[in-house]
Amino acid sequence: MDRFQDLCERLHQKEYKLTPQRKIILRALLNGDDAHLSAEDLYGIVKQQNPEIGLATVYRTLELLAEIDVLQKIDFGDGRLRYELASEEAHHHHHLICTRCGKVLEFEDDLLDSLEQAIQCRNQFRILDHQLKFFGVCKECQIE
Amino acid sequence: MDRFQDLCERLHQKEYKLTPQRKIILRALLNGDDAHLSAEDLYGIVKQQNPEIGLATVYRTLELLAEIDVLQKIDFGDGRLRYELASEEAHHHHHLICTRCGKVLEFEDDLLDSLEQAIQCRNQFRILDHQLKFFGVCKECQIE
DNA sequence: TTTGCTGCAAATGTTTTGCAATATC
DNA sequence: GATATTGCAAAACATTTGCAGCAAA
Repeated sequence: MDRFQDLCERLHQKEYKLTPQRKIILRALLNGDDAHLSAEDLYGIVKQQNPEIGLATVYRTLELLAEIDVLQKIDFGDGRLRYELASEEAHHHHHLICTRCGKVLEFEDDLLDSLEQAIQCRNQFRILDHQLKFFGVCKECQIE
Repeated sequence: MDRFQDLCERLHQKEYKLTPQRKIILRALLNGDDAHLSAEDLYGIVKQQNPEIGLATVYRTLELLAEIDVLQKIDFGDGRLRYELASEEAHHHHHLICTRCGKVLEFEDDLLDSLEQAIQCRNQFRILDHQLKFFGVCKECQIE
């Protein structure tokens, strides 16, 4: 099965229209799958295919895709939101952010699930999401 | 020992001048110790004591205090930074954020330290800080 | 044909900055 | 008195919104 068509289908189901702009944005997202793209990043990419496209459309599409859980918003604390494809294996992963060069490593995590359970009970809080970030200095930047 | 004088001393050591504005801001921070104040919040408080004070001064002072580790910046993802006093007991605590009413609960955490160790080794990343946030619906908002 | 979508420009809201006046050390 | 700090206004920046025209269904 094709990932792109799968996503198109998902828009269809939610009664959203499948415009050329949205298609271009979806393809760009699928291409740079490992990147943590900001709206501006994506705008740059997408404009090459269709210079007419507006930045507002990119923002609106990203918002929409996050709404229907195609994308996940991530915030590295650098003043702009970034987006990544929500992986079908609902496995949480988190980020190691180098405060010198801005590089981002990912790591898997299962460990947090039990903590989440405990906190949920103790505080009578219905937890919907969690976010874990480590800040530090990457291997390369330690040398310099 | 007085916490306020301790902080004044700390500014002194770093060769920063002890202006009336900075004193007022420090006192306001010490007063509302449990709150997670944004720059604008603090500006509102501080203006009552000295209506002359400028918002830019508040921003500059908060930045300065975060720089010398008196304050910790926190980001609840609501589009503004917040600040809290970095507690002397270097105990990490984290936040439960209600996505409906914005309420914030705190919880202690030791559990993450071992995870931090493991990740540090595995990725050869020198970890300086971590940040854990849970998003969900608080007890009160679940009822409504 | 209807309704949702787009591009543009203007508005928003937070934070930063330039600068001349001022206050601390 | 030298230099850091202030207040103000303007700038910067990411993001959102109003709206008239356009396009997907």
